[in-house]
Amino acid sequence: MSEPAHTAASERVAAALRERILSGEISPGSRILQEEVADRLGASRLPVREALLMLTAEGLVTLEPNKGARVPILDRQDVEVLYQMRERLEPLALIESLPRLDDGDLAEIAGIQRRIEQHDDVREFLALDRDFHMATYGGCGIDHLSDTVTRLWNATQHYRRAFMLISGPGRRWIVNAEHGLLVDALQRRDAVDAERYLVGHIRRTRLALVAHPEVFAGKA
Amino acid sequence: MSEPAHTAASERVAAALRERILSGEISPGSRILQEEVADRLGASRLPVREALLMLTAEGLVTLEPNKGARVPILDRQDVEVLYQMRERLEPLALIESLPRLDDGDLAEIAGIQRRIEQHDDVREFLALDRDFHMATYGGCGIDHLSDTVTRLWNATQHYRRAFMLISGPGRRWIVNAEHGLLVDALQRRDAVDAERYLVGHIRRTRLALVAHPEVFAGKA
DNA sequence: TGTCTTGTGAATGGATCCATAACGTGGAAA
DNA sequence: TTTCCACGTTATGGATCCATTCACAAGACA
Repeated sequence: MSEPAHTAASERVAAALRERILSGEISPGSRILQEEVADRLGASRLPVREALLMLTAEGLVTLEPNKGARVPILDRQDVEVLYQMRERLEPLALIESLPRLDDGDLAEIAGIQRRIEQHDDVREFLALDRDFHMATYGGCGIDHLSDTVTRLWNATQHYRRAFMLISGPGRRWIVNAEHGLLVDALQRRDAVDAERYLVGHIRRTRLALVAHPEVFAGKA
Repeated sequence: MSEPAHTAASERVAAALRERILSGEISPGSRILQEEVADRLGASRLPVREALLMLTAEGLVTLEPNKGARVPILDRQDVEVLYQMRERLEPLALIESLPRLDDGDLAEIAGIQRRIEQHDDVREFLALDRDFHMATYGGCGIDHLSDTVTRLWNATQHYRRAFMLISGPGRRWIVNAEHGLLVDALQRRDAVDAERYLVGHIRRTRLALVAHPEVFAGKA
């Protein structure tokens, strides 16, 4: 509006919607009205339509012809398979990334992990956890791979948060142990160990998540 | 215009562009002019813009702000990693799909394979090979997984064709042997064997493809 | 002669207006 | 009272028009 308006309007709308969806302000099942979004952001409906298409590609909304956009509702099997996709793809991203991470990058990753250990708040934890893992994939220069990993994180974000809110911080130490071992393996430039701890981390999270049926609204 | 115009225009434009890109008529690096496409298909520029966004999500075009759309050029590492993604994801799709394939589906898959063995033409082979593998994933009800697999096939389509044109039909029997073993494992409902043959098939294809640097235009 | 600058053209990005399809509501008839 | 049909409202889909930005080329100055 006033100052940094030279950024493309579609991108701004997409970023705003992405933030609102990932933060949980717009929950799964909610309908997204083009005009309402346009009014709120002071843009026309056209950038909103383009933004919705972008977000569809990111797995954050589904678009039904003539019926509008919604945040998709996933059942337990959906989330379980998405986690299995993560278990298979993120190690590849890590393997591609590790050789290109310099010592500064690794120090930054370790710093994020230290901050995670200090934060109990679910909202902060979720953001930092995402930053942590994405930083470990930061050296992966393959757009297709990075984009796919981002999609998987986006699609499962709401259910990850729901699980964190239910399970509480009691067993949070496990995450810190796993992250710690992963960071150590990275600093030793040991891709085999890093992959081992990463797969274990994701797999344990998946099993813990699907063990809580109350996370999934519709069906068991 | 005249008859089946009730199908959404964006979808029609996307389908037409998808066909032209996958067939090789629009090759990597080519710029795609919105107005030219719009004129050719008798539509406005707006559906073209939406179609380009959809195709971006499918990995068929890249969109640079204020600079238009292009079919992306991949280097050898890109294609290699895309194949590694396939090696990791497609077995998961197969595992999810197999329990939901009935005997009719399996018979149809076997039929496609028989037709592959009868066709030497590269164009026919590419289409049938795609049909074959996609049919084996047909029972996988997870949209995210199916879409991702489709993206990987789309993104590598051009380089697969280039490789087929270079290598000729000489070693085509290997594909038939691999497909045959895969079909047999599927008919035995043996997911372990099926995964084994599928991974081997993709991995061998990857190694054969990256051994032909002339497939990749820019750099080695 | 080489390089920087400026101008012109073309293509993309955005906004407003119109058509169409879906949903809900109200009324009428059985 | 219930059900079905028709109408009106609302939201999305599409087309045309205008603004902005990028690219290329021609010219001027060092």
